[in-house]
Amino acid sequence: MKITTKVELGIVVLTDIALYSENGQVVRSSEIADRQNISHKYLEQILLGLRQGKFVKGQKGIHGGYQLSRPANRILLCDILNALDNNILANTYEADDQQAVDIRTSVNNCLWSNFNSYMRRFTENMTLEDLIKDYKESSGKQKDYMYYI
Amino acid sequence: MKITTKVELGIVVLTDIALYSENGQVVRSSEIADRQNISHKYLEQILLGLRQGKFVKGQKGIHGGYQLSRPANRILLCDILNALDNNILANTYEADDQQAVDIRTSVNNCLWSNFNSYMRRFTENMTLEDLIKDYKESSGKQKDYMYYI
DNA sequence: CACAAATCCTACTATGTCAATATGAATAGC
DNA sequence: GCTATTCATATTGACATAGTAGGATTTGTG
Repeated sequence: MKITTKVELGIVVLTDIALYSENGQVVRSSEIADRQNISHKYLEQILLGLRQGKFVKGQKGIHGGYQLSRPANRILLCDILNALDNNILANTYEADDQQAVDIRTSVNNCLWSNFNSYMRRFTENMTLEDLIKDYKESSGKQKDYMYYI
Repeated sequence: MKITTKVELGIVVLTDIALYSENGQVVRSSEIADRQNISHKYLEQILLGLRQGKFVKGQKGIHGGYQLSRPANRILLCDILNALDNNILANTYEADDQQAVDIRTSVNNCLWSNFNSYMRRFTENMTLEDLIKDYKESSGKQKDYMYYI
């Protein structure tokens, strides 16, 4: 049970695009690859997923690049997870006979479905906008600190 | 990002052992395999992990079997996860240069560390005892219902 | 002691997923 | 028509998981 690098990088990439397209310009994938130290080819895979998830739209051609396709506060963490990770957790054990509640069914209903809701509560309330704010704050702090050195 | 079957079954097995050893008797692995529809050999793997995690102790010999090695309210979900799953989530990205806070570091600190704490809050508060109670309640309900058919 | 039934231990295999690469097609501007 | 970009698909290698196999060890019992 871990966060895949595709998800991890996907979020970084989204944040990068959001930050570097604030004036309406598009962001080339090669820029992102350089800034974030990601293999360009692998980045294209990630961008494919992000595009299919309707988070970004690409503009082809010589002055092409990427942009968010909706405001950052409408991009939820749960949607990113669903778009970039196949196995987003869902324990779907079904008992053979529905009459008696066996242990496996009970654990499935009581534990894992609660766990799912709990996770959803987090991932549905976290937006890309939050991450951008976090970044701006933390990078701001750091700069202040460095001024005093 | 999914719960491994080893974890899922491990919890079922622990619950089974807890329920069927309430009077102090030990539970044979073949019983468990039958009740829970698990391959006996695979079950032994799971029990190995549970034993190494100090959740159960086995008694060898002809009248051997398994028992919990501590009270069910001292067996935490987080411990089970750690014992049966290698990749319990930990995003440990470290920036190359520590001077500037880059996007990746920021996401790591703000998002994933929060996510970790959030998860820990759940898994540290869920005990095997809770699961047993859940099972007893749900199986009780079911029986009541069936009486009225 | 010998046997039987259980746990315990280690190695192995097959399958699948993930990370990453490779190749090239489609598109848009100059 | 050239170039730089996105878009799409196939492939590879490494690794983890699920499950199997065989046998060693222990313990009670006749």
